[in-house]
Amino acid sequence: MKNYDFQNIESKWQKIWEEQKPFEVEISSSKPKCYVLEMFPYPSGYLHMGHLKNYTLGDVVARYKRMQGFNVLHPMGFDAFGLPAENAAIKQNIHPKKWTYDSIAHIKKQMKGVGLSYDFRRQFATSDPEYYQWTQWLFLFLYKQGLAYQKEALVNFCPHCQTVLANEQVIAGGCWRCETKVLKNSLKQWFLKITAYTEELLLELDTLSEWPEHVKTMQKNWIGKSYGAQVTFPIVGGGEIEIFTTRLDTIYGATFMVLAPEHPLSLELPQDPGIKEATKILINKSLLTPEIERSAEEIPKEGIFLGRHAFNPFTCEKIPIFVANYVLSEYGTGAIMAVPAHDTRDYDFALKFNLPIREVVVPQPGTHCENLPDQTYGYLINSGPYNNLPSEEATIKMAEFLQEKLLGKLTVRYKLRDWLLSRQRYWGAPIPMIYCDFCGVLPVNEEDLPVRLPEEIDFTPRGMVSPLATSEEFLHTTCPQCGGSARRETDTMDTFMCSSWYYLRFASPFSDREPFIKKEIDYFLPVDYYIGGVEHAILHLLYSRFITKALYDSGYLNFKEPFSRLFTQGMITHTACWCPSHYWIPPKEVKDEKYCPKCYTEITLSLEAMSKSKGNIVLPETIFHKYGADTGRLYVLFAAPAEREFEWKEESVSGIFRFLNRVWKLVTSYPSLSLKELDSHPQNKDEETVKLITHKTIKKVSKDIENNFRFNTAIAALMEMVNDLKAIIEKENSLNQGVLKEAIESLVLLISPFAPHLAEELWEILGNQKSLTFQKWPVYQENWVKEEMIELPIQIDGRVRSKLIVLRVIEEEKLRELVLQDEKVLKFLAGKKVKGIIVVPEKIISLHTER
RNA sequence: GCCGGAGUGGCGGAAUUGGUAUACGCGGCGGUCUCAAAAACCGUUCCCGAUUUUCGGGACGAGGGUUCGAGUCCCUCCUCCGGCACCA
Repeated sequence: MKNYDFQNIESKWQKIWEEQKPFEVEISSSKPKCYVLEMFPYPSGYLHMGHLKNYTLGDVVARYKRMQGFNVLHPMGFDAFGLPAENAAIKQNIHPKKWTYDSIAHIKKQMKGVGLSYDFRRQFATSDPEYYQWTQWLFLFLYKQGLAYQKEALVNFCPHCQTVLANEQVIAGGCWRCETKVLKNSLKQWFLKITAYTEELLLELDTLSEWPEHVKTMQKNWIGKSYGAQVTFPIVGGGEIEIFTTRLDTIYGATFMVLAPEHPLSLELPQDPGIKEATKILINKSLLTPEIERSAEEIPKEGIFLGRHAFNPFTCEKIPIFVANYVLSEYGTGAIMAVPAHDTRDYDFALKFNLPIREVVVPQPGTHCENLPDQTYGYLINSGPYNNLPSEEATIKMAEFLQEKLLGKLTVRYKLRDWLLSRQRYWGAPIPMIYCDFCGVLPVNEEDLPVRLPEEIDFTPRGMVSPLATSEEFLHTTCPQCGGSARRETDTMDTFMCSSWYYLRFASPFSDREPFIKKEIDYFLPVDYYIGGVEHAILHLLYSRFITKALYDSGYLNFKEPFSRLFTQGMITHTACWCPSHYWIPPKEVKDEKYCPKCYTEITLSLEAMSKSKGNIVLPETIFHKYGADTGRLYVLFAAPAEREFEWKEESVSGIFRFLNRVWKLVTSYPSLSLKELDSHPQNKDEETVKLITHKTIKKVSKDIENNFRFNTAIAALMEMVNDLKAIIEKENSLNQGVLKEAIESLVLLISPFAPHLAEELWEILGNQKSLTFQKWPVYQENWVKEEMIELPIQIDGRVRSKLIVLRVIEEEKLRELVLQDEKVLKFLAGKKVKGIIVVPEKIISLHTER
């Protein structure tokens, strides 16, 4: 038989799949469905190693489920709107559309080269007008539900480039292109009211039993629910300040108050013109502080006493009111009561401004805190009628008091904020709204969708306006209500909007009358397996859950959670080389592993996620050319558990290649074996062993695929099977062909989700006519999984001292007898008294002696 | 600081969930083939000690506990990685 010629085999089967279209699906009432989805890529040029891993994971599941008789929906598309296309347009003078669709064509070709079993008819890019028409529809739907609204908000603005920047374009407080300090400017923008679903988004996380715990935790933290109280502090001389606190029990220790710079009262309260001026300066300064700097470590606390006081509603003391940079306007009410004894931030501030620090909670009644500030709960002191009460009880009683006096109540706050949707960008889906001078803000009529993105457009940045505003043709329209002249909204949507519903469209991609056909959605959704990187643990997944819930509430969907099972795969890392003067150097250019090839200074080596900027990318093609796609697929699965990150090492690939060659040689030495009618019942010991190996491997591989993507151990089991089979065949060459047939066929079927090209070819060589895509997945028989004779270890005082080969099913009495006759056991027991013998059937025998 | 996750040979990693620690692969070493090398194949490989085909001892980040028995459960500590972070 000829050698394993992966090149011909792979192109042969890719062509057959292309022609016979076995991966295309339709809804079916007779077959159970399974929806396997990998997070679709942003098409930035080419497929990289991370994609290969992501899509191979999904493909193994899809192929496995198909063989299990499921009607598998396995689609793929492109998250095609976004910044890199525009950057390319500016830098290389290519139209974003051309750049994007060229990328898509290239990546699609690469996907086919990997042998991924997608239903490519369903493919779309979010930048297709046929798709974004419905993204716009979704926006209008949300608008009509009262879930989309406009509000003034701050945007990042680079005064040098005269353009609005996305958050990720702001690097260390400066513009990514010219490093000019970024300013914050206020603009009227569209928001989606995700906060209307806060409680549901939080609660229903608990129903997602098949999601990784850490992803759910991250979402919980992001939503950030905290229980506390809102309290009104009357201002001396009129007015009031409302605050939120999670530590109502410490209110007797509130010795001052602090407003966020953005708080409306910050400028209203000061009466002294000097203070007012100083306050203005502080406010401006904090507005100009970029968010990154603001959150980078602790910035020094700055504040100004406003010259006014408030009453502490419990102590009735007059306490001073400050404005300070450490209070956030977006959280709570943007104002706090400061309890320096029990809060580190307030403590620092109090020290700086020499304010009183009063201890009000102690660990035990009659004691004192060892160190202030102390944030732990305990028992109250210095708190009037609440003294000696534990924190929890005091909180309840204090809340009752507040409610009586109408000064506050227990309440709940969240960190989650509404989703800022507007982007002052070109390459995105236009927000379908119209401004009419007479009728106001109006939605585009549904039948006028899509609002098309104009292609002839000047990209030169022009300040605070979106590039779309420069297109006269786009900008001017007629009012859908009065028919007079009107202007279009020129902002585009955040691309997360495009990806927040694409999994729905995949199940029903052909309708041009509605976003999706309900019957098809009802059949295929929710997604059974959703696979992608952890980097989307919060935003994409939270947005998708929100959109699903909104559609559910209006009857478009019959499920509340879009992704039943989520799997987050680990990154692939590779050595990266850092030179202080030449930054990242591609590892290939570093010859002696120590010095920069340009300046010969010493370089720093580290493991980094493969990325263009770090120059440590290895393209999947490098494996494909040398070893083939099947080897590449197995390698990324075998290197480490799928959820863990692993370091790319070229050497390890050859081990996989050798294995596939062994499989090739083994199977091809039995051509046409499938054509023979043979009895697979074993006649002797060796044949029994073959039978056992076969059924054990079927069990192991099936379980490993089913349970948590344990593909590395599944492949190891297949390697073991091949090694063991080879050893037996070499030892005994007159094995019953029937037993062999079962083993060899099982091997080919078991390996097929991992190495589909090789498996198809071998299946054909074995004499089968039909592709194994829909071949039945092998089923193990329990009685062939366990050996008749087993080796039982014997422990004496916790150490293995001997082994016994016995029947698996054996009476305990008989075992005890055998143990006490064992030579080695007797040797170790010499001079000792046996205190007890524990027999664990089929596992171990444990003796312990008197000590 | 808070919340997650992980520490097992030279390396990536296994361990039926409390029952023979190191499966499988890489790398190393030895061999076969070859003029030679590569590839391929075969053997070997946790560490230490000896009386060296055998035997004894030690090892799962460190220490302690529960147990006949702990990589696995409990407590204390150390290290690394990830997320969040002036969230009141």
